[in-house]
Amino acid sequence: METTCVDTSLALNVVPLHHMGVTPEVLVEELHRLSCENKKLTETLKEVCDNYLALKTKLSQLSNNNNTVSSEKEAGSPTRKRKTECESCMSGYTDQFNTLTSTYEETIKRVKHEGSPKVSKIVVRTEASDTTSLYVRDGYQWRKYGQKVTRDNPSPRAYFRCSYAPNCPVKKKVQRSAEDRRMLVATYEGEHNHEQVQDPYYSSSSLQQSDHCESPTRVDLVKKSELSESFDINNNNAEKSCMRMQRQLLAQQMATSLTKDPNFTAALATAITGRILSSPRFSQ
DNA sequence: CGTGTTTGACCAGCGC
DNA sequence: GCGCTGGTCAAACACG
Repeated sequence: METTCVDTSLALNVVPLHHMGVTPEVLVEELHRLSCENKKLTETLKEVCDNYLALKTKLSQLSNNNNTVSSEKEAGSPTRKRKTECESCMSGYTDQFNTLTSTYEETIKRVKHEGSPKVSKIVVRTEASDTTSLYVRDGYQWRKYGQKVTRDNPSPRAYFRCSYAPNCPVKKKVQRSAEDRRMLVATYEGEHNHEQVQDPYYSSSSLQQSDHCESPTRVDLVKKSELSESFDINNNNAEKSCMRMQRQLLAQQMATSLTKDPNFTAALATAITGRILSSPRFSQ
């Protein structure tokens, strides 16, 4: 894998901690805990990268052998062995995707368990040509109930309610970033009182996008990161959010690097398709 | 015809 | 009280 350099020097205008009522003792303890967590995540990422590199090498070797086997096939040789190894290779990619996905899902579950903020933000990068749409595919079903032009942003703000459960209190506001109109900023309020349900067009549309989008857009599925300036509003703990964002940046960097490889993209599409077909909504 | 979107009207909170 | 602003409502409309 090529060496990548992640810039973790986040230029944030951080509010002084003593203004937020955070004591140094609490901060040190939290930093220590996050440091340990960072180490574990780094090890996990390294492991995934190493596995990916090994699989990539193996795939390359298989590709080279393919020509040889094709020649043998023309001569009447069996192709069973090559087929099995290819399946094994694809299975490896699928496992890596599952690892990435489960890591993300576990993070979401952990955040919920530890007490998720009532208000959170995500940013989604859209295609360069798309600077008007206000729809964010995030896995939930939403019903739009209003749109408003705000004072500090020329782009209108759209208001959504979760429409899957009639009594679900979650609301979502979506607005283009004033600085970069390609970025959609979604603000979520409240917590869902039901399990996450896949928007039937969620994954499939992402796959369709991958046919004609640049690499950065392809990783939108795992790019549910918070805006750098939108640190945890409830906890007001800027340092904690900075470290979380650094990990997210690292994960994004890795995901972007992986998606540059057409073999990985193909395996990702296979894995996603498998997940869609095995989901309860498609089994019904 | 049912469902979702659009959009002008309305309401509440806030600062002056 | 008045004006500004963000959030919500609901009738009209579009679409499959």
